[in-house]
Amino acid sequence: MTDTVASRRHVIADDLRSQISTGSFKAGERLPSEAQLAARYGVSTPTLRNALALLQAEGLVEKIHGTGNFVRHPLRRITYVGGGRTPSQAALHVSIRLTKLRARGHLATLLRVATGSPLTEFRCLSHDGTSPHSLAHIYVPRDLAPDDAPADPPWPQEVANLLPKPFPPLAEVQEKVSVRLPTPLEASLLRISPTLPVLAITRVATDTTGRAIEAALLVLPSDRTDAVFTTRLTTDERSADE
Amino acid sequence: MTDTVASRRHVIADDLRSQISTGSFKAGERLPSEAQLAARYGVSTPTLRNALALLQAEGLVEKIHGTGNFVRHPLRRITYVGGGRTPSQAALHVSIRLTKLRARGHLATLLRVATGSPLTEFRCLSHDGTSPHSLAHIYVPRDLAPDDAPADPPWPQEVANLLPKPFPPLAEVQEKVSVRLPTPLEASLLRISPTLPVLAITRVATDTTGRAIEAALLVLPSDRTDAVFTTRLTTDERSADE
DNA sequence: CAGTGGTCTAGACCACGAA
DNA sequence: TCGTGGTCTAGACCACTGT
Repeated sequence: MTDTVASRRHVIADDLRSQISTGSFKAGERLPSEAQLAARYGVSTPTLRNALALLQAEGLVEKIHGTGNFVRHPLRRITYVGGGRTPSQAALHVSIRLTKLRARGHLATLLRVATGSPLTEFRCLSHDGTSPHSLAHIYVPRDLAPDDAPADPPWPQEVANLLPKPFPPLAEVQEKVSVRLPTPLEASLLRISPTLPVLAITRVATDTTGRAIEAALLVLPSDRTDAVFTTRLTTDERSADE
Repeated sequence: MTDTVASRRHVIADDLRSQISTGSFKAGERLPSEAQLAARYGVSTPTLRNALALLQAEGLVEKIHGTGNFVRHPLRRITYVGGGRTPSQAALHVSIRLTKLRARGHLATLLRVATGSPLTEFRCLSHDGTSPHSLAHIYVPRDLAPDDAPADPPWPQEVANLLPKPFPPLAEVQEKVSVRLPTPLEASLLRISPTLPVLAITRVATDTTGRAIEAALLVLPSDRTDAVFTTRLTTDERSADE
């Protein structure tokens, strides 16, 4: 009752999908060329490409121009843990670029500082093995950030907590999650299709004095990412329920 | 340096996009038929349809089979507030369907109850004006849920807190956020394109005794939804940093 | 019924990647 | 260079919606 006559591209996509899941096509392997597949299924190339586009949207297939269509490795999902703490993804290689700039517009609003305030930007690109897995732009008020470029090797993605040691401790982390298409730059850095949406997380960390310590703009591929947030309600909040 | 020669569909999409934003095409209006647009831009119909597909992916245009392409109303974004409390979207009409069932598989795991335990399911479809805006399946252990069907009119989407009045208070809410394509059922209930991804939030609420009170599977259209999570760190957690 | 979008074809030509 | 995917065409036919 649900589907009547599935269109050809769906039939083909279903067939390819099952061949992938049964192992006829293995992870990392190249599929036959689109022309060959079109001939095999007796359809025109646009139709076959439509079928592949379905699989691509599901994250099962990766197209590489001039080279072929590849079965993607079963996606190792990354769990982003909210609340500031917990890198949780220990085994990620992170490359960092440090830039000094001044607060403007949206950024100044997020950090609640005056326009023109000095900031330090960390652009962090984390890799899981060979493939990139997340992109983060982290902004910290200049006086809280170390002046020297940080050591490159093992840096947790959650930076802010480590920086301000003798400062007032972290009190609150607010994270806004939304979904959008990646910018062309983001798509190329993360090596994802520009049509695959990303999880965009805007994170603002505040210390006990109410000062914003960090603003982070995180971009995570939506097909490989879960985000988990745990809220523990205090006794005060609970009694306020009545 | 970024884009060399944008493909025709992008040029067309850009043109239509600007015509929409400048008001040449107004919200809710029907666009000229695809054949007319194709003639106007001097391209074939598949090319023009590709351009429209771009706008559709951005949520700017809605296609209705046999009727036309329509400019979507500027999307009123819904903010989902994590942490259990705060309906926050007061002015939503919610229709609820109540079902009794028994825990199985994943659901039993989430609620940490034995397979076969009696549960009550609330299927909540919330509307914002005419258009549906969220779908929720909420599962509550049968002994915590009222036996009679709840009054239909104003029901906050966050149900669990209201149900168990004399029970141990809520202590912790854990929410897992992921992005996926909607099932055909979800797409039709939410009246969104099956190609537009949804935010899927799995929420488990636990009371002070550690018992799981509620498991909720929420589905929200990704182009109209932000989710905000605020984590307040307790003194204990802060001192554990050192 | 007429008009709309949905699917598909059989080819052409372009752009990219590897040898 | 050659094989790959990327874009586009001009038209056919089907499926849905409203009159």
